[in-house]
Amino acid sequence: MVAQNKLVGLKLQEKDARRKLILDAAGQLFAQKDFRSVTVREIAKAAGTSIGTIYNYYTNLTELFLDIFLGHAEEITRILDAESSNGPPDLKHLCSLYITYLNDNMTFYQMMGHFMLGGEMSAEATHKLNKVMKPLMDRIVNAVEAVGIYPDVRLTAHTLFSALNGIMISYARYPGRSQAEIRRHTVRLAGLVAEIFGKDLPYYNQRRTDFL
Amino acid sequence: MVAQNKLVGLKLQEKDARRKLILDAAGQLFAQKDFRSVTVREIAKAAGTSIGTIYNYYTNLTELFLDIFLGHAEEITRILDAESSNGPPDLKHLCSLYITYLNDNMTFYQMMGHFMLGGEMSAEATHKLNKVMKPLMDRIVNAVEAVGIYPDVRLTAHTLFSALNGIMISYARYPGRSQAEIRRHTVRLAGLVAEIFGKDLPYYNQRRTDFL
DNA sequence: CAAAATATTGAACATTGCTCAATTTGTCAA
DNA sequence: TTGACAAATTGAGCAATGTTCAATATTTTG
Repeated sequence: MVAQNKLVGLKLQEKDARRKLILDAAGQLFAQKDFRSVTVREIAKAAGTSIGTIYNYYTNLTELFLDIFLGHAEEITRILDAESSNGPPDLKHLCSLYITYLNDNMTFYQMMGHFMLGGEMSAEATHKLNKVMKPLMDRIVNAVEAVGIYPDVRLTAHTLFSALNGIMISYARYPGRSQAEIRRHTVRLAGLVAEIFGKDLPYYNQRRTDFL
Repeated sequence: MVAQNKLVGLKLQEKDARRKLILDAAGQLFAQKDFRSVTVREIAKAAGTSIGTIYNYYTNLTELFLDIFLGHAEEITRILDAESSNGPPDLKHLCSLYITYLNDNMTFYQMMGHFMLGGEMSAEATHKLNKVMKPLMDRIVNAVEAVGIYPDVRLTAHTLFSALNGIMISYARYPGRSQAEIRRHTVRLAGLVAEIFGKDLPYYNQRRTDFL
């Protein structure tokens, strides 16, 4: 009975290991170019398996995309946690970390757009997505709460999240700009978002003295 | 000579008329479902022409998408102008108008995401896009300027634009939510964005009295 | 070790964006 | 009106895509 369970466990582990092999191969390909232009045949070749095997582990490519996306969401959540050993990170820090992560992992924000925009997603996929996005949102909620001036903290956190994603959507891959320029501009905008949402607002503090 | 020019002019007009026929047919299809799932064959059938003819007017589907997108951008710019007969519209009004337009024209924000995310765009396409997006951004700049508290008005306008787009990217088609719920939520977030970016901030004015 | 269960494979299929030779339509001087 | 030239239209055909599934290979089990 125990041996049986062990074997089952091992088999599951093996199966997971092979899934991870495919996942990693796909992730590397996505990091190299627009994930939407990566084909099943490419992934199969990179993972050293066949087309059919991939469909043995994922019912379709969307499921594979989702798995990669969830991995990223968990990673950025971990990063935020690592930086908040003593209390929640301040807004400026959080915004900077998030936008930097997006710059370094274009696939993540590309997929965010892909899922939010197109979205033929199964109920199960939706559930998995919500389960992983909630912890991320919780970190943002904490940072917003720490500002201590918003009545509806969760709603404000949603707004902040939107603003940060919007920065990337609006300016990443902005035609004709280099990657370095995009990084500089988006980081700058993220800083401005942090200032506007945070309570220590130089702009607001100068109110009516500089301009009116 | 004159007659010749007239005829040429007429022919150009006719050609434009046929292009518009295709454009409108495509636009209607895009409004019915995710534009990425609309095929050339469908468009041809809807426009009452053949596949080949479509490629006679647009070198590829991306060009057609872009043309639709530009039409929307011009439309929302016109809407903003119509509402600002006496001075630039206040931030709250502008945010509400923009987010409402996005809710009513999913294709527009879908394509925004599509172009910004994927972006294999020709130099000419990029130029056309910039030319149409600038006037829209100018309206936002005006509204931000009217607030009168930001040193870098253009940068702040970019941030506001990002925030508004981010709202839709993050919550439009949010899985499991009805269209009405999404509209309510996004309009609410847009209102919050307006309050945060605007100078009449009830939240900020209550600072330190309610929470600390 | 054979049989039964499970996993892997890639040829085959339907569908896609796009091309281009053939055909239709339009133009205009004679 | 005619007929020759130009321009626009057409859709069968091509290469590439995501996905399926019968055949094959591997692993597990009694």
